[in-house]
Amino acid sequence: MLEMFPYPSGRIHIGHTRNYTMGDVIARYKLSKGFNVLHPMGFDAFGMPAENAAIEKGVHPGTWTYENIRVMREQMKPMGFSIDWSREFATCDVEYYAHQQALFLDMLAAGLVYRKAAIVNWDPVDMTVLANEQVIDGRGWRSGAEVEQRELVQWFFRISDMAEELLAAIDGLDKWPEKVRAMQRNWIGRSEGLQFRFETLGAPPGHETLEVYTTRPDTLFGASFAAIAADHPLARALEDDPAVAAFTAECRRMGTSEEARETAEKKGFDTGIRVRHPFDPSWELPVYIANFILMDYGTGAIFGCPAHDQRDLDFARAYGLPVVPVVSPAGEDFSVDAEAYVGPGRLINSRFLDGMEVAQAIREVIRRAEDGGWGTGVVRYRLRDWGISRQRYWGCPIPVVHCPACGVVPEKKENLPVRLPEDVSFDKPGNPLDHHPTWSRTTCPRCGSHARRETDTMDTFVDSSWYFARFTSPHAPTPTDPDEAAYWMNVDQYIGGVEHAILHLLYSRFFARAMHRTGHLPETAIEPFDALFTQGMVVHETYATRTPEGRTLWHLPGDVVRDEAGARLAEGTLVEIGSPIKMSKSKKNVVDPEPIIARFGADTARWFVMSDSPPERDVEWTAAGAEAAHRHLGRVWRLARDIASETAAGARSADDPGQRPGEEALALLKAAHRAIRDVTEGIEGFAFNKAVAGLYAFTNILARAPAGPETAAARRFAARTLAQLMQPMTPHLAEEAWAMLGGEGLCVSAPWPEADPHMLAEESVTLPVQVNGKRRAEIVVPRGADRAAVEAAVLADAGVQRALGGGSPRKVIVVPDRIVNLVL
RNA sequence: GCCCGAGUGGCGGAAUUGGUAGACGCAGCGGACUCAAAAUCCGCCGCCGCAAGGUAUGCCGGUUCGAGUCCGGCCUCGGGCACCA
Repeated sequence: MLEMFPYPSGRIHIGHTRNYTMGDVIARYKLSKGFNVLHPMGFDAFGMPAENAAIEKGVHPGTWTYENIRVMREQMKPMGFSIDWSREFATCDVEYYAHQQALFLDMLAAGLVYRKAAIVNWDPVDMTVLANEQVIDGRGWRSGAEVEQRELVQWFFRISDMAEELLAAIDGLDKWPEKVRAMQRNWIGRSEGLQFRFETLGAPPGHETLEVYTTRPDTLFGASFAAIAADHPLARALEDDPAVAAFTAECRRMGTSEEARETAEKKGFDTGIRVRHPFDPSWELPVYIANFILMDYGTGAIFGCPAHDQRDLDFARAYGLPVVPVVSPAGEDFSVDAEAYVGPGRLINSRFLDGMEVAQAIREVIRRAEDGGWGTGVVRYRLRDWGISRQRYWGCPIPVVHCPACGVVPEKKENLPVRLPEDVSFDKPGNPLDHHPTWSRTTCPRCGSHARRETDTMDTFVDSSWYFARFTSPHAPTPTDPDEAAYWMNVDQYIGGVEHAILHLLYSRFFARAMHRTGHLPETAIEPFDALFTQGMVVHETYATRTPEGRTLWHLPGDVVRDEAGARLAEGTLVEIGSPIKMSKSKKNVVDPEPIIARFGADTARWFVMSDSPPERDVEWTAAGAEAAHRHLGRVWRLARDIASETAAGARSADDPGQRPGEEALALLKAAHRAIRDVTEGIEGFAFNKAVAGLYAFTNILARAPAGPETAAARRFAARTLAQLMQPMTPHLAEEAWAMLGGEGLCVSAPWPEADPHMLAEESVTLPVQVNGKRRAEIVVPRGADRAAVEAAVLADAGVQRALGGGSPRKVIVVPDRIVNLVL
């Protein structure tokens, strides 16, 4: 049982409480079912917020992080989670990242890691690399300077080599939500297409051909231009022209994110170069440099068919290029206006392809390209290799050395760990490891001469890509212990937010495979998470004011007075209200669970966050109802106490199984078995809200059951069952009630109750009777009554007769034990 | 922009997956107990209507004896988009 471990941002918020309570409900339920449950906890402790704190408050990232961990651990402990704290670690512990460095070296040796140039967001004022979230409207968040794209040589994991395997294996993840599987499939983005060469006219030497990739070779006769990325070698070759250089520079000022690229206005620069259409040497297309072409995908060059691609259409409209439809839904001529047609159809305006279906035309073009030797059908993936280099201090150092003589040399394993230096300063922009006077000075592990350490640290996604494996043997001298990993892996149930649907979960799947290849995990663990549940997020409005300089100041919900009219700070300043979003420390829209725990206790907090909202759905936080939840738990406690004291005296006779239960006792026993069924199904199906609803209903029935010797045994059984069923959610209350009621040992250790099918069966059933689809009457019939009997009973019913108004039905639809519909 | 979700009373939500829409809870209202209050217990509670009945699951249309559920077209909100974690 594993919940995604938290980033130690400072204090836990109610979203953590909800998430970890869900995990604990499952863990405790599984314990009661007799499983050996491993339920660990740790901290995803490297990352930017610690460095930001260092810059803003002058506190060392390590000090800040470990203090946050201490606070959060102390906040979690009173919640009564069944966590094995002896396995706790933080990813910033040297003991952890030392093993991560060893894994890196093994993967480097296995050819899973390499270096290449890649583009980053560069802040020219702060002289630093920016994360996408630090780029706001194309400017650095601190400096306000226009962000540039810059190329740096960085470290990469070869995840794209496993694209096919990662894609195929998604089919086997049948206990993952379909939406996550769909998102991963789309992310990997397998496509089949044609890669081919255009012959160029007027291009500089070395660029006699232009290689492009397309998934729609069928639309080749609708082509009206070719476009290349600003970083395409051909674009680079043209940069001697100041106009080209100006345009590519402008392209590089865009953010590196896909979103920035896709939402930016489509812009291009006509290079004056032309390419020949492969099927018609007399047909020439202009070559543009365009801001929406990615160098990382395909060949960094495309041909544009505006009629059948929205981006191409936008571009063509902006530059007055022809728009020729070549696929028609009805097979006849049609025109494209503002919206490209991407649906199925037959080819038109396409010479030898006319009349073919899209798929057929694609095959035909590929065949002709291959026959003609100017192109090949290829399979490509959208998935890019995983760049892990970060030019930051607070991360796992990449254990390699740059030697003037030997080049890039892996550090020797016996020299691990490469520790982060303690004495760093954040007063200069850039990576503190670069500024450190001595840290990067070292000797080459191969030749012994003076060398320089790699100052890049690893992406924190690396840390979280194997922590689950480390939990199986957190103190082992190697990254994993084979026996322990074989015993505990895989994670039977993983719980976390949908926001991790792609990156974290895909990287972990890759990493588990990489760990298997390097001998750190058994083959059975290459899919590390058997079942996944993605819980919804706890969201809250944000509250903001602005400083005189225009900077946004965020305010905690606790500091804001909110009513229908709006929100104000205590001293009266009007506050801007932002729509509810995921609780995050940076926006300060966090709610601390501590006041609720202090006032009502951990059980109430647990019970309350499990009530009402379905776990997979986002909830807007409100504390309204916490008090009522607490009153309910008090009611359960009193009920247990009263039943315990009343039946204690006659305990023997009360527990005597030989007595046949009376009618009232039987009704109560049936209710208990229904509750067992409902709660068990609720927990198994991650519908904790329904389990809670079932417990409320059962408690109501138990509280109203008449007292007396006839019902004493049934009430005692019911009360004990209630304690057991509540145990996963409210363990403290459950244990106390269990003890009062004379339960043996711990409630959590008692075997989970099982519903008796005989006690669930009802003899009669109420059938709604509809006339023309509207409900007009109800009849009670024996369960399983046959159609004829039901029909007779229905027609004999006075209410039905009234609704029919003397007429007789044309048709009678009887759904056994469900409904009857009379059609007039 | 692309991909993935979600929308049901005043509120959180339920509905055996095509079969009584609103389980359960919150809030509200009424009552009992109490000198009083709190706590507790009992009852009512989608909307319109005295009632019969009508109407109602984001919007528009469709399939069906029957649609919250299936199909088509929208709207709104949320998540992800590769350096936030």
